[in-house]
Amino acid sequence: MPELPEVQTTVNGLNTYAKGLTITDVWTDYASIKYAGKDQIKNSVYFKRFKKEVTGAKIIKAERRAKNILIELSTGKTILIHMKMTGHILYGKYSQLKTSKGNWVATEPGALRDDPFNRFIHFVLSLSNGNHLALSDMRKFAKVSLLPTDSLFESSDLAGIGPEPLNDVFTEKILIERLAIKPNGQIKTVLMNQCVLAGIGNIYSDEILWASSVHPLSVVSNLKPAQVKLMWKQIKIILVKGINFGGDSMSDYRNLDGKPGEFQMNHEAYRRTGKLCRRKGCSGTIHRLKIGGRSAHFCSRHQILIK
DNA sequence: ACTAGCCCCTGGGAGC
DNA sequence: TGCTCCCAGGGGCTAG
Repeated sequence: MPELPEVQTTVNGLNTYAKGLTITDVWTDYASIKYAGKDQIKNSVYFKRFKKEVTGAKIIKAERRAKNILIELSTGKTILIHMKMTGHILYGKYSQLKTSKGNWVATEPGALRDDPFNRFIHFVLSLSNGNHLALSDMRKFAKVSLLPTDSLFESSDLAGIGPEPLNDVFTEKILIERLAIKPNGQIKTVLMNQCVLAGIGNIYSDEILWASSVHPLSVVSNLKPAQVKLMWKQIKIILVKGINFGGDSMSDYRNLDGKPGEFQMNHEAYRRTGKLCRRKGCSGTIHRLKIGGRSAHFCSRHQILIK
């Protein structure tokens, strides 16, 4: 699932490959696509506007805010992409099949073309150098919008999002302040709340809590100062680790080259149900719980629930 | 204020 | 082999 490290990896790739290029065409088969924040139907007047405004625009740069990709254009507009569950952006040469569905396929050999997870293409930007940016999205949950750059952060997609945990100004004090917003919430849910902190999802919250010896059901106000301090350190350490490993491809995340990241090889908790805890000196087992419709993985021995 | 449940969606795996 | 059922879950939404 694309969380902060995966989205950052994608954004870095966009700046490497697509920065400075001009968009020459747009294609999508998503049922809906947003123009100026309004959810609209494909091929409606709004998609035509989207296409008209994007075609001919130069890509100034790509940025990340929480799990959103922001592609700033020379026209004063920004393309916002949220990859949700199974979305990832690929860069390479594509061609559109002359079939009724008109699917796009990578024409180059290698991961881009051969990896099944790279074949669910639902949105394509053609670029001035003959290459394409293609959004592969197996479950079709991703959202694409076009918004005015000057009021981008006031849009409903971005307004109210909490601080970026990898920003230098994200101090221990800030974490304490942010957690204080949800004193009665369960820490796992609160960490994943984008209004509290930006960019943390199910995988990284499990790993952060494991490394901080905090039980996912712990109520925020019951956490000890030492635990919060450790969580603050681990949030930064684990997210940076995620970026350094090129993201997490336990499921279907791929980078712009179509290749998986390697953070999934370093999971201590996530999807290790029934396996031995690898913490030094701990002989516990990883358990699974359903919290807020998501599965939480934790060691029942060293992640103690404080009441 | 907070939580559970549902929805969107679809491939993969388990069970029969 | 092939069918059915369940699972994965970000985030928006409603109901309790």
